[in-house]
Amino acid sequence: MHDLKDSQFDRVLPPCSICNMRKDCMCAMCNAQELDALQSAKSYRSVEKGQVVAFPQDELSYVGTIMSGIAVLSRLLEDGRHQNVGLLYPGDFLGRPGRKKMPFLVTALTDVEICSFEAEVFSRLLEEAPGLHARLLEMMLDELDASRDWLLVLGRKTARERICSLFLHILYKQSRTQFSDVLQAPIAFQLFMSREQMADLLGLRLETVSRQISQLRADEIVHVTSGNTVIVTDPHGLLEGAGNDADGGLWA
Amino acid sequence: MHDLKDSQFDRVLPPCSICNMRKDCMCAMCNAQELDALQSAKSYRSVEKGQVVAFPQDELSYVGTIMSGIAVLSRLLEDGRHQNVGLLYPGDFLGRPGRKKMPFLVTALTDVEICSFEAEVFSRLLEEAPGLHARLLEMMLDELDASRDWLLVLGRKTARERICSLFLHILYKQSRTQFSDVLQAPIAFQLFMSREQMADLLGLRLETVSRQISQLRADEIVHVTSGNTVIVTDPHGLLEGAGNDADGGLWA
DNA sequence: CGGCCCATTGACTATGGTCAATATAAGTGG
DNA sequence: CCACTTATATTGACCATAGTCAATGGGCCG
Repeated sequence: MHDLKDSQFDRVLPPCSICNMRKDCMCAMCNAQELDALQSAKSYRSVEKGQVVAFPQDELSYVGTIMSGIAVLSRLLEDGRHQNVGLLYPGDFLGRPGRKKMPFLVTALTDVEICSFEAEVFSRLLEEAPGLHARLLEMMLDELDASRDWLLVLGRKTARERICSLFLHILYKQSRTQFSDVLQAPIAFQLFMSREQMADLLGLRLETVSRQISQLRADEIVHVTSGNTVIVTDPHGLLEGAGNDADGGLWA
Repeated sequence: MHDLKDSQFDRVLPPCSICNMRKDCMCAMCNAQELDALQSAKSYRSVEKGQVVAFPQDELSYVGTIMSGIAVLSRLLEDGRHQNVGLLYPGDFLGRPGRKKMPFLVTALTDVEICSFEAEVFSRLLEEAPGLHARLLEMMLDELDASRDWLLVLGRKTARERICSLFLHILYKQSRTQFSDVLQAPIAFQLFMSREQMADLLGLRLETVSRQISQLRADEIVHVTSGNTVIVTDPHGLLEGAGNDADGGLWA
């Protein structure tokens, strides 16, 4: 089934059977047969921090799963305004099954590694793999929820609440455990984006982001190191600042 | 296969085979067999204008397709703020396959009729009907796009741009033909929601909505009748006012 | 050490929010 | 069908939050 060349190629890729991303990604519901099909079609791609993964209106020739790193989807307006409309974390799906064009700009916020599939190949795989299909629906429903939670943040929250919500979101993504754990003790996270990226995500300007973070610092809710590490010294204050009950407004 | 009682019951429901909603809804990709299964499980429900379809955190016992009317999904904040996060038009799917709780408040903006299925029954149908599954994924991807387009509106557009964007969105939804048609001549649409609902949708306050509409009226871009019909007298001005190229920012 | 990028801070402005009064439309019951 | 009531929309005056423009500061890399 595989000739020698293919085998060599396969050798550089971790087999799906031992992939530690599997429980979180589109392959989570695949059976052995489906995994085999995916395995033989996959290839890895790397994108460096700051580089563009896909330009808006481009045909993205592949789809895939983020294996490591974080990317951001942005929607652009002609006059230069732009709005980040989603973050891609490890396990998240990149691409639009059944669609050609990406209406977004996709940028790597950190170095990103992608387990990728040629678009047409993937379309065929999708038809033949109900487990893949089911899991993808599940994931897209989660994305939809996340996106709608974000709408609440952009439509109704103050600048301070938006920053707090973002910090909580990052904490939540980072520690997939019970979220209430965050309340317990000082906890830190790496802020993997610039003030400008935060502003584009939160519908603010970078100066406002900076001011609000300074304010959170003055209120002794967080401490920000050089290197952009945020230490949450007052988790409860952060929750209060986000303006919603516990896990209510966290874009899952 | 059907006993007399079933037949009588069926008689009050239009059979799926002649359903004129089919091409737009989750059944669009179903084969005859799948349609049969759906047909025998469906029932119709009505919700009056202004009534709540589902409360947040409630378990919605059914899912379904909007047959007529328009509903709105809202996300609430404890202190009373709320943000509309989506509109359900005829053909749209109501409910969350595989999920129990609705995190939203769902309200009927007009009288609404729903072709519904018991939640557990639908889950089973979904597993056995690949056509249904595939179409649902497609629809959820569209919803995701729409939601993300909305993020751009809330995050980066001015009050005037938001109103214009909403009007264009309604026009687009109303005339599913080529959108560029809208540019050609004066065209009208029914504004099926209050200033407050618009405000909650656009992340504004109702006074701001009112003021911006007055301004559009003063600029002779629209004319609003009593009865809330909007006549677009200057379609090009409306497009300009929305702040994006033609169909760029319309939540499909 | 110097230059560059990014973050911070300040002073001022503008957009939209708030509170309140008025006007218009939509129901309701005689 | 018309008075009366209630809900919704409009407009005004004032205010607050975040945006704008600009200067300064700090970290990082050559």
